[in-house]
Amino acid sequence: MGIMSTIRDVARIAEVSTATVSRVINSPEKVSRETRENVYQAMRLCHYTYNALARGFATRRSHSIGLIIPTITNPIFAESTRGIQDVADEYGYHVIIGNSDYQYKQEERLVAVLRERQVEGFMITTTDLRGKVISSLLHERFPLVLLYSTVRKGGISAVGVDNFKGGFRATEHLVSRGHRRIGMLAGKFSFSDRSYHRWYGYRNCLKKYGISYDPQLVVQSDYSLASGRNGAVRLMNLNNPPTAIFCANDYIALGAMEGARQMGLSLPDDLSIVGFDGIKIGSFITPNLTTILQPAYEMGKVGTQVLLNQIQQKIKKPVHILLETQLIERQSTTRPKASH
Amino acid sequence: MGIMSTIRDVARIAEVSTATVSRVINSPEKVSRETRENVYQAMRLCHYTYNALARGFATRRSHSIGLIIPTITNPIFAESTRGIQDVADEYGYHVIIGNSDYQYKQEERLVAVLRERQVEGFMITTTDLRGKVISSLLHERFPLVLLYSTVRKGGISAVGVDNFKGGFRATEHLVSRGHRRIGMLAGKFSFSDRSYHRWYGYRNCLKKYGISYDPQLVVQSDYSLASGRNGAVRLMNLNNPPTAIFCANDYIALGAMEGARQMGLSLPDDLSIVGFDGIKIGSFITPNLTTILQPAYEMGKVGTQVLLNQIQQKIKKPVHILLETQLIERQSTTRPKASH
DNA sequence: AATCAGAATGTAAACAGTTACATCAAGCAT
DNA sequence: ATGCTTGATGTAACTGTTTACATTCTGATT
Repeated sequence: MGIMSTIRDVARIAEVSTATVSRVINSPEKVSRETRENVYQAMRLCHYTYNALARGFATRRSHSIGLIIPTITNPIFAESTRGIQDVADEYGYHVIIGNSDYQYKQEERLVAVLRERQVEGFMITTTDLRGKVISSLLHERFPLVLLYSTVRKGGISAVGVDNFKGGFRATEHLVSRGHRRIGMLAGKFSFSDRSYHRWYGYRNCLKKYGISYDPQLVVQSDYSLASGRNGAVRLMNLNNPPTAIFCANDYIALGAMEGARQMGLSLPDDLSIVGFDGIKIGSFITPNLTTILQPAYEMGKVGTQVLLNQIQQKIKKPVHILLETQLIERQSTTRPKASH
Repeated sequence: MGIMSTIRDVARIAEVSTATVSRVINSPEKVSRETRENVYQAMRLCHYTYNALARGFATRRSHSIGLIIPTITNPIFAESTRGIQDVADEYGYHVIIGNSDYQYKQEERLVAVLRERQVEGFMITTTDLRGKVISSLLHERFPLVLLYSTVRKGGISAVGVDNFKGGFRATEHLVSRGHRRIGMLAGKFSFSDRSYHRWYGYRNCLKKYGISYDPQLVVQSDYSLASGRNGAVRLMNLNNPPTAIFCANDYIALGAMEGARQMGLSLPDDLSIVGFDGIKIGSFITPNLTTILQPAYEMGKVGTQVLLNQIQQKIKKPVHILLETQLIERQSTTRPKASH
C-alpha cells in the first residue's frame, strides 16, 4: 500500500495540468491524441489508481444505493438482490445492503447510517409501511423504490407482483383439482401488504366458487420452514382437516410438507400443497412443489432501473410496476382422495 | 433533498469553529458541556447530517471492505455474507459485494473496481488461487483474507473448514453403515482447494478401510442442483453402481436425490446420500439429508474479525483458522440393501 | 508577581478529484 | 490586418471533514 499517487503526480510527470488528466479520465475525446498518450504513460509509470471516493466527494455523488431487506439469507431476497447488483454494477453503482430481520427499529437505524454514507437512493422491502422511515424519505423527495410491494398511495414508487392475483390463482388451481376444503398458511398481516393480498386472493377465490370461508383453516405465522411445519400439523389435526393447503411462501410450503409427512400422511394424495415464490429448490424435492413463481431477479432489475432513473431525474412521477406471477404446476397438487 | 447543511453551517449557528463541531462529533468529552449542548442544538436547527464520505476522504479511510464470492444466490454464501455484514456493521464498516460467478475474469474486474472505491481490505472466496489477483494483492501487502479456503502458503490469511477431515468423516460414516461401494460427486478440482480436499479425504478414508479406489465412481461437476441430478443418474447406470454417494455439497446432494428418484430408486434404501454444507433446507426434505455441517455464518464472522484486525494493523502475521465441521446424521443414509 | 500546566477553542492547510472560466494559438472569413 | 470561431490546455476555487499547531484563559505553584 503505502502512499498512493494522485492525479497531481500524473500531471507533473506528463507535464500537463490536473484538469487535463481529469479530462483524459472522464472525456478522453476532449484531449489531443498526443497528450492523451503521454498521460496514459505517466499513469502507468506511477501506478496510478483512480480514487472514486474523491470523485464522489467532489461531485457529491456517491454512486451507491442503499438496499434494505429482511435478510439476505432468504433465497428469494438473495435472488432479487442479485438482480439489483447486476443492474447497479452495469451503471457504475454499488449496493450497500442492510438486513432488518423484519424489525422496524433496525430498518430505521439502517436508513440513518446509509444516509450518512450518502447513498443516492433507497431500495426497501419494508417491514412497516406506515412507519416514519418511508414517509420522511418521501417528504424529502429522496429517491426511493419499494420492492415486493404494491402500494399505490402517496407518490411512492413500487415494484412488486400482483399478490392478490397470485393468491387467487393458487387457490383456483386447487379448486380446479376438485378441492373444496382448502386451508391457508398465511404470513402475518402486520408485516406488509404482501401477506394480506395473498390471503385476500385466496378468500375471494373461495367466494367466487361458492366455497364458504372457514377462519379455522387459516393460520397466520412467519415466513419460515419451522412455522410451516407447525401450521400444517395444526391444520391436519382439526376434526375436519383440509385436503389442500395454500402456503404464503415456499419455505412455509416445504415446512408444511415435512410436517404432514411426520404425521404419516402421504403426499400429494393425502394433502395437496401450493407454495408461493418459486425458489429453485422447489423443483428438486419430492413431490416437486407446485407454486406461484415470483420473478424475483427480474424485480430487482426493474426496481433498480426505476430507482436509477429517478436519481438521474429522468422521471419525476412515481412509478408502479406489477410483474406477472406464474402458476407452476408440479407434483405436489392432485385431486383430493375422496374424489379418486 | 436540496442543499445539505455542513459542519460549517453548524459552526456558524453555534458560533464556534468547525474544529469544535468536529470534536463534538468525534470526541465529545474534549468539549465543554455548554458548547457541546449549543452545537447539538445547532445541528438540530439546520437538520445536519454527517457526511461519512467526506470523513472517509479526509482521513483516507473508506470504512468499507470488499467481498468477492461466486454468487450471493447460493445459500451457503448468503449465510457467510450475513456473518460478514454483521461484524462489519458492528465496527462501522460496510461491505461491497461482487459476484464472480466462478469466473476468474470477473474476479479480476471486481477487485479493480473495488480498489478504485478505496475498500480497505478484501474478503475473497476465490475461483483461482494461482491467479494474479491474489498474488498481487499479497505483494502490495493489501489486507486480504481468503474465505472457504485452507491455503497455508505464502503469507495469506485464510479461514475455512477442514475439508479433508470433512470428506473423510462423511465417507467413514458410510463405511460404518456397511457400505463398500461408495461413489462421489465431486466439485471441479480446478475451482479451488475445497473440492480437491474433500475428494482427498474420501479417497484416504477408503484406503484406511481397505476399499480399493474406483475412478469410475467419481464424477467431477459444478456445484449445482442440475449437475447433482445428472451425476447420480450417471453413477447409478453403471454396471456395478454404488450403494452410497458422497456429494461435495448439499446442492449436488439434493440434485442427486431427485435424479435417483426419477430412476425409480427408493431412498435411502436403494441409495444412501451424504452432503456437505448443512444448508437449512436439508432438514426439511424427505429423507432428511445427512451432511457435513460447515459453520458458514461463523466463518464469515471470524474472517471479518481477522480482516479488520489486519486493517488496523493489530496483527501483521498471516492467520490460518480452521473451523470444525460436524457430521449431522439424518435419514438419507442407512445400511446397504444387501446387508439388510 | 511571575511562571507554568492544562483545558477549551480557533486557524488554516490538507485530502484528490471536478469544473467554470480564462488563455492562447491556429485557421478562416471579412 | 482585423475580428471571430474553435480546439486544446491551464488556473484556481470548490467539495466537507480532520487535525497539527497556535492561541487564549484560568487557576495553581513558586
